[in-house]
Amino acid sequence: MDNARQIKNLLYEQVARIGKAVSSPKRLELIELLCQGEKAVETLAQESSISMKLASAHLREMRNANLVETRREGKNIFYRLADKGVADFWVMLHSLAEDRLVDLQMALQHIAMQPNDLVPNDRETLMKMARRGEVVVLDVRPTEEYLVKHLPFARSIPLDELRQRLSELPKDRPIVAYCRGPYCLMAKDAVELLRREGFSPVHLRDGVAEWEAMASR
Amino acid sequence: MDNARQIKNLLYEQVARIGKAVSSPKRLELIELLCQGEKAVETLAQESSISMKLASAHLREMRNANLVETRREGKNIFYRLADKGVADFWVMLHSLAEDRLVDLQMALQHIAMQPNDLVPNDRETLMKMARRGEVVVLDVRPTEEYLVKHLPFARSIPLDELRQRLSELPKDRPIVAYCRGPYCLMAKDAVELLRREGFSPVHLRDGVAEWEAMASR
DNA sequence: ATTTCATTCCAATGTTTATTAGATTATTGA
DNA sequence: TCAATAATCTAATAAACATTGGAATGAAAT
Repeated sequence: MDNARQIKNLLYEQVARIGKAVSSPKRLELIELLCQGEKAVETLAQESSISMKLASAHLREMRNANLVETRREGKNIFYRLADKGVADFWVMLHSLAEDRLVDLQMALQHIAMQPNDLVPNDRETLMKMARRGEVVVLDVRPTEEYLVKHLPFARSIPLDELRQRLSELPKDRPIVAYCRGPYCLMAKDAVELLRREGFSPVHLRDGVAEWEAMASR
Repeated sequence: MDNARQIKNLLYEQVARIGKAVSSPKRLELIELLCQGEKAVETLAQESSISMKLASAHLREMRNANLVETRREGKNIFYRLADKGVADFWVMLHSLAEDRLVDLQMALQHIAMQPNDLVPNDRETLMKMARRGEVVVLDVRPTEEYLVKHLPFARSIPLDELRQRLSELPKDRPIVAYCRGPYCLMAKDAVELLRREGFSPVHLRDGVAEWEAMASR
């Protein structure tokens, strides 16, 4: 084999290491979870409904590709994304998938089928409305994730507590609920609950990672 | 298994279809080739040093993921990227790989090790200089690829013809050579040839795909 | 109509990968 | 020191994938 060919093979093999790391649905789910902040293996395993052993194996794959890093704290080992670029890449990957795969488009329609026309989708306008208090931006993820990072002006009520804390929310203004991203169902559940209770909820597909990826271009 | 879990699995599996499509080095090489324009299977197979059967199989994978489309013309079937977004994704993927993988960084240093300080790396300045004629931007890819798309102000001399056409190039100004992208070795070879012949060549890592991806942000 | 060429389809091979179970390491708390 | 916990490592198996050869398709040239 000629020399140029060997060099090329080497280069593409390296890039394919990243491709392999994102070729498994469970690893993608783990990446999305890690976009919300660092987490222990057990947490990651629970949230993604797999065994700790399997989670550990998948995480090792990703660490070999240098997409994630670890930190030990007592008995726990915390994983985090190695770089913001990984979160941006996740956003681009799932956006591309949404553009290209009809099956995915259909599955997603199933999740957020209400017309979101009440609240504009573009970021500046939404933020302007949130700043003026014309809408309430609601983060329904667990509190820890909210504390790591959240959308500007967002208020935190984790989905578990939402039913008990409905009185904190206004009925006269739209409530824009978001969660981890388009594949997380928490905002969907929150919207359904709020609608039953007489609020005017809107489902925002984006999570923090999507928001930031959009901001950095 | 609960319903939410089933939905999530479905969603991540869909995204992983794209991940799988880019998890093989040969498929990545094919994508990079297709970034230069549509090509027949045989061309793709030759350029990537694989059998036509194997190329066909890889291309089918990518067509299943809707990343490429086909067109028949006589005996040939031409493949092309299904969307500009695929080229942008390729650029982001290899950029991420270059950021994360030390092995890849080292392999790339080996390719372009000269200090490129003569010519600024930022696009606006380079274009300004090209417009004024202070540098010559040289496209060393095959003519067909140049005709599909090329950098602004670029002149085309395919690598094969370069030795015979040296008289077309100036010795008093830097020559900025580029090819298909950072993993293509044609520009490297061109720079080495030009340097031996007494020109002042500079290797531009980016190809058309990288250039356009950068422009669209 | 037959041959040729480019390509795909199908079947068979060896090689990776996902997943699970069992043993092992590192840390904490008793 | 000993037990409990969190996580990893190793080994094993089954499923998925890459690769190759042979047969089949579809358009073009003779």
